[in-house]
Amino acid sequence: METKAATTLLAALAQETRLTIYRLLVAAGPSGLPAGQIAEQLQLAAATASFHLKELSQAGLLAARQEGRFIFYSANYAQMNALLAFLTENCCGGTPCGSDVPCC
Amino acid sequence: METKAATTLLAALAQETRLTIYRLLVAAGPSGLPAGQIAEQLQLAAATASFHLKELSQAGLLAARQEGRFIFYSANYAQMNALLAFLTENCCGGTPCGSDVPCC
DNA sequence: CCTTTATTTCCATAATATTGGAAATATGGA
DNA sequence: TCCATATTTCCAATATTATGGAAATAAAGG
Repeated sequence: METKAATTLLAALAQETRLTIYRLLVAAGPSGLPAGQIAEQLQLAAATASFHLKELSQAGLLAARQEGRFIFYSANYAQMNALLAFLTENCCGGTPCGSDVPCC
Repeated sequence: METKAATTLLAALAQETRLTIYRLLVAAGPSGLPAGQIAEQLQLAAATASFHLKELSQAGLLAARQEGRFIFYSANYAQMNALLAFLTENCCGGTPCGSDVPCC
């Protein structure tokens, strides 16, 4: 991952509503939840929820699948894991962090 | 950590210049680097670097310490670790993720 | 106290993001 | 085909963020 891609992911999560949506879907597990239920649960206007779901999806943090008239959104765990790896990468220039100075 | 605090951290990192600064300081290790050297290394106007360093510090991601005429900034690893824990917390509603559906 | 160097604050400009109402689109069932 | 429901797109108002020049502050050493 490069810096640009990481900022896209971070920006997607750096917003209270979106972070709440994301965590709701992390907790919901792989099957996810339909857009309407997400909006309802978080008391959001449909347009607002849709806007944030798009942001998260475009960043690759969510997957969307159609099921009947519903669109289910679910968390993409792989993307988050890649982000976490990037954030702690190259800690202390590669020198293993001493146990007296715990780093990453 | 609550959602609000986490968005503050994420917002601080969700900007290319700031993420680059943060990673530079993660790589620099616990001793950190003086503000001027960070600005120079990243080719930033002093005011711009100062603005971003303040954002990161206010979020708690950086520590600042005066040393002579220099102000050394360094990464606060604990804050990042707390963020990582928060992001993966409560995955799949607490149900351990099956090895066939690897989550977090 | 004056000078040099390091950094920050002030400020205005420019760019980007968030919000939700209303209209458009899509899906499935009667 | 027509209707009800689910979701998205369009749009405009509002709010937030980033940038850097210039001036202010701070620290150390003559």
